[in-house]
Amino acid sequence: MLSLKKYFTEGLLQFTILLSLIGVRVDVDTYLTSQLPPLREIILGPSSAYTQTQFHNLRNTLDGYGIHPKSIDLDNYFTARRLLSQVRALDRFQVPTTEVNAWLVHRDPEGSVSGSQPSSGLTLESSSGLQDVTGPDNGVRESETEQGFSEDLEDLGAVAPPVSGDLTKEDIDLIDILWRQDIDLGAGREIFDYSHRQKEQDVDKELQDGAEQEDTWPSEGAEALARNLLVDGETGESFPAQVPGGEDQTALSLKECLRLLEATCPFGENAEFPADISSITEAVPSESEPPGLQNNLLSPLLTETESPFDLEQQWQDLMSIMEMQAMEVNTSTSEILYNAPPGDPLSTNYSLAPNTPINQNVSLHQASLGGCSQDFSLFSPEVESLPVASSSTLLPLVPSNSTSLNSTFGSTNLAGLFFPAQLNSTANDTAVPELPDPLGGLLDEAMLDEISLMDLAIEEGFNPVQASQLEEEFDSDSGLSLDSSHSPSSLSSSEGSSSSSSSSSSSSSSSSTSSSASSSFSEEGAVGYSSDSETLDLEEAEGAVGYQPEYSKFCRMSYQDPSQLSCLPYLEHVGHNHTYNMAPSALDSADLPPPSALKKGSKDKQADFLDKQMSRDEHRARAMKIPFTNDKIINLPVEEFNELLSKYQLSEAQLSLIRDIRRRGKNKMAAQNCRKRKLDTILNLERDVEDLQRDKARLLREKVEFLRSLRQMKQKVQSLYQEVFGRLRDENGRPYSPSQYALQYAGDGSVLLIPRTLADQQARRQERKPKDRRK
DNA sequence: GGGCGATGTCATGAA
DNA sequence: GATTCATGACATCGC
Repeated sequence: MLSLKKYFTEGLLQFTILLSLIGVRVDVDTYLTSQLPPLREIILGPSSAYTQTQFHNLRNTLDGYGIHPKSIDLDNYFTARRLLSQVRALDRFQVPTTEVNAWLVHRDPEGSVSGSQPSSGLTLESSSGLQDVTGPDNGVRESETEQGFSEDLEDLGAVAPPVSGDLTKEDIDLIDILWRQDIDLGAGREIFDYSHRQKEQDVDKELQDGAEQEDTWPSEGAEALARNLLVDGETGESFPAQVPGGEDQTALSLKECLRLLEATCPFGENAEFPADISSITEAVPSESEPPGLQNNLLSPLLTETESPFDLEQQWQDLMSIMEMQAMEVNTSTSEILYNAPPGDPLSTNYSLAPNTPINQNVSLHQASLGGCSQDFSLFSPEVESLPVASSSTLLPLVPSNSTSLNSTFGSTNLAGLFFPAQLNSTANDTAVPELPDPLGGLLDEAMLDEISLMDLAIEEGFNPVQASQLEEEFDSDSGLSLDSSHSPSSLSSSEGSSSSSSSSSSSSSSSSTSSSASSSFSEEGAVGYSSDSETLDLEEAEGAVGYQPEYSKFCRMSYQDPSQLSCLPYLEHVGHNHTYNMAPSALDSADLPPPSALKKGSKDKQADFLDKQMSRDEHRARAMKIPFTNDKIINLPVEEFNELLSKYQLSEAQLSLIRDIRRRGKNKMAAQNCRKRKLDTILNLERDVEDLQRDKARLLREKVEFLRSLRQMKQKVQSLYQEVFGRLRDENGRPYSPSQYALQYAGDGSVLLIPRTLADQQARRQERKPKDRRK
């Protein structure tokens, strides 16, 4: 593993040198700075906290980035960098590119450049490893490197030979092909554009400064995204993006419902009139119209054979939709709306005059406005004057013996579905020439909303007050605020506040964690862990003890004077002095210095201070004359550790202490990692809970929206039923009484006019069937 | 003086 | 079997 890491490191360096030799601009600093985590992960392993990674090679700490490989802050650093890269990558395509690797793979057999250094060149294995580790996050940076390639690849034939003369023409062609393939795969030209890259770097700087990452989004790609524009990767053209789900789902669903409803309209495209059932309400005759109009009308149902419109099929579709909806929304809502007892004010309110303009749902209305003026021209004189010779034969009129009109009607009973029970119960049995208006009043939208929300409250413990707030929310902008950043915690304001506060706290804690990570990183990078062989040399030259507390212990997470932690806010809470069970002999050296010592020079003061910061193990090591630092004891790989021990003639007590120090030190770091993991797990769970709450609120909003659209569709179907029923005439040309007859959808697709008693019986039978099935 | 959070340490099991 | 890591439990500290 160690050799492999060295292999990677050396290979990368030589690869960089190679690139510089052939004229490719390689910004090593930028690459190392922004890609440090992946590089470190390549070299050191995936992570420090969540995997049992062997972080024992002190020499792999990449001087200058001296964060301790076992530091629990390493993950914060990695996470912060990764998230930053993801944020930066939001405005550009992220297509993993492979041309660099392919290029290397191709070059290797040639033995041109890397082949000349077979021991350190990037082989297929190393390149693949690089590809695996870099991943999409690094695609941008890779692309930057590719940009260097692309600048030269076009004219590699002229440039390459002098520099890398062993590249054959086939190689160059292959490189060119691979590069073009990458462009075709979506590696947009912007990532090859130097000015664009400059912008990205500027953005990176801004982001690294932590200045309003989301608000100040200066990149063009983000603006294009904001405008729902897609930029063609090759042509650079911007075109409107068809964002799936860009419109709110409710509108989409309403359109879908409209489409279904349009399919039920008896005016197909074969007819001359564009079908749009959604405009029923506007074509429905007003109350003043029916008498005169109906006298001139004959039922379209009576003209089955002659009618150019497949009315039965349309009715079948219509009824299938109604049945489907009745099944899907077989909830208390429909029961409340349609089967409420006569005294129920809700049911009395649920009645719609034919001339009631239904503008409750703006999206539905607007989505169905087209061609509405002609939709119901079926009832225009031209259409209604169609021959109706076979009307009587098509109407299987069953002798009316209806006595009970109060029964509930099945779902296939249109009258039962459309006409409130109150109407049915109070309707006069005597035939009324005019179709009584079953929709005695205007449907109160607010009341309906309240019904739905009360239903929600009943079903899911949804507070009606909060639900009304929720309703207002999506009423305000036709659902555009469904996924707004506004906290959907209308479930409970207190809950929402706590949620938001917890969210903010978690985010703040996470941000503070990341900031602490970065600060820790910088701090430790400045004065922190020293692990180089130079240190070893220094220590060995320093004397037998070889202790270097000046820089190795100054910023450790413990054993610090709280007064010295002011520069490290995230360590303010870490100021414990766990020397409580220290051996008295070891403590002697750590005791408070005599007052005279305070008058010594600053050097002595610092030494005293650092002496006090020593852990008990360090004191013990010092007392036992251990010739190397505790850091080495703890962090050296076992091989080097044993080698180090073998260099010295140590007593049994010293060896025992060293092994104890190593064990305790490793366990201490393990405990820190473990606690950090626990904390992260809790925070993640907290975030998950918040996400779930948001999802729940969103689903509830969608449900309310669906119920509303369903309600409107039923209203339209109701109007259609009235229109059709109102135009039915018996042999004498008189309209049928809705209290005595009802339209029923038969199994064979036909629509029958049957007495209500029969319809009631059939409805009861159909109600029993599902119950029997359940049994 | 007790509660509480942070930290170190030990014991134990797993890899 | 040695080593390392993860984790529960406990002790101790400072606030």
